[in-house]
Amino acid sequence: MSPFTTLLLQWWAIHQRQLPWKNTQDPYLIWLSEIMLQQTRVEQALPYYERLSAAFPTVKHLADASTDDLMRLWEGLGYYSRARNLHATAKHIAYQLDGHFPNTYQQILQLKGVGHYTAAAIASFAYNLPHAVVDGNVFRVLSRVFGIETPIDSTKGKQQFTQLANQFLPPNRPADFNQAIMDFGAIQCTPKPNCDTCSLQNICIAFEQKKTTTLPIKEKKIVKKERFFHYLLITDPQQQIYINRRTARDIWQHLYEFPCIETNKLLTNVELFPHINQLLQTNIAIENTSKPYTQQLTHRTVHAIFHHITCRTTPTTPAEWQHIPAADLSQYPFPKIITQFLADQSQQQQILF
DNA sequence: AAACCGGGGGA
DNA sequence: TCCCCAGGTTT
Repeated sequence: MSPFTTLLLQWWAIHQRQLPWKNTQDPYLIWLSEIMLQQTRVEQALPYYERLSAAFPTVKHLADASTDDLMRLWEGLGYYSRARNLHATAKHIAYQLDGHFPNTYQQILQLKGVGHYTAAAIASFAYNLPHAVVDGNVFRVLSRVFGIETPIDSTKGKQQFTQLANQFLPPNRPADFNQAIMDFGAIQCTPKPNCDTCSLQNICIAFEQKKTTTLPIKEKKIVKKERFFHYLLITDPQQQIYINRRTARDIWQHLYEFPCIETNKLLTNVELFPHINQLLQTNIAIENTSKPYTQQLTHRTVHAIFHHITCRTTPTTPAEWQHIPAADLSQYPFPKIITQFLADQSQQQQILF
């Protein structure tokens, strides 16, 4: 084994993390954990893993779940297409593959929501197959230890780091190596690295050349755009309220929201008025307007303001709008910005509904 | 290749 | 505020 692999596994023998999905060889539970861990910190995914693995102990339980039940358990974890792909793949495994999880790298890679990282993780952790994982930790560790300045978000960089990771993967211990390099990246070789206590200091090019703060190199920058949502809380004398399921190819797919008017800036009530009248085809009154809420997404800033309105006549509402008792709101999954608003409402005991 | 998809935590 | 996180899919 190379000095790098040897030192890494020695470090890991002392510092490895104990996590619930490391106590199983069940490919279903490993798959479930890996999907939740995509672009998500271990500490954040942990309670979600406990809840989902308890609610759906086998792939068939997950396959037979309702979309709303699954989304409610996923609510707050983000990247909701992961839950959609998870559900579709569970049905595929349970009913097309007769409950048998695929057991080769190429077969695993075919699953929806599974890319090169996740396929390598499942292949190595569940079946001990020799495929190196390449995630954010691996990019960081390899770029620093070997002083590689190829941008990690370029095609060339992905190829180079994948080749390097597989080169150092010991054929007899692929699972240990994969776990070790990710634990090392998460604990020792963090974005702000802990070089003073690092047992790989002597072989690290970035440390020698004082480049630990500049590596790894990324070439693309995120451009943030702003969106403005005006949410309408439309109640009637029966204390019913309209909600709508987001189905478009857009953010928050499969979550619910109140009827929404989106514009290119935040409107005053006077400016918003004609939009509402046109939408509902009736004359309305705006009873109450919330403070503006904002939510930061990775590439969006979402502004939302909530208007409680009453209608002078029965509004014309699209068929897909659901008319539900206000007390049932907690049964539906909502994006963070709406659950925050609802929490504020109940805390202030302002019964808008 | 570039754009898009969330939410939380650290600095 | 900005960056990063056990990335993947779509265009």
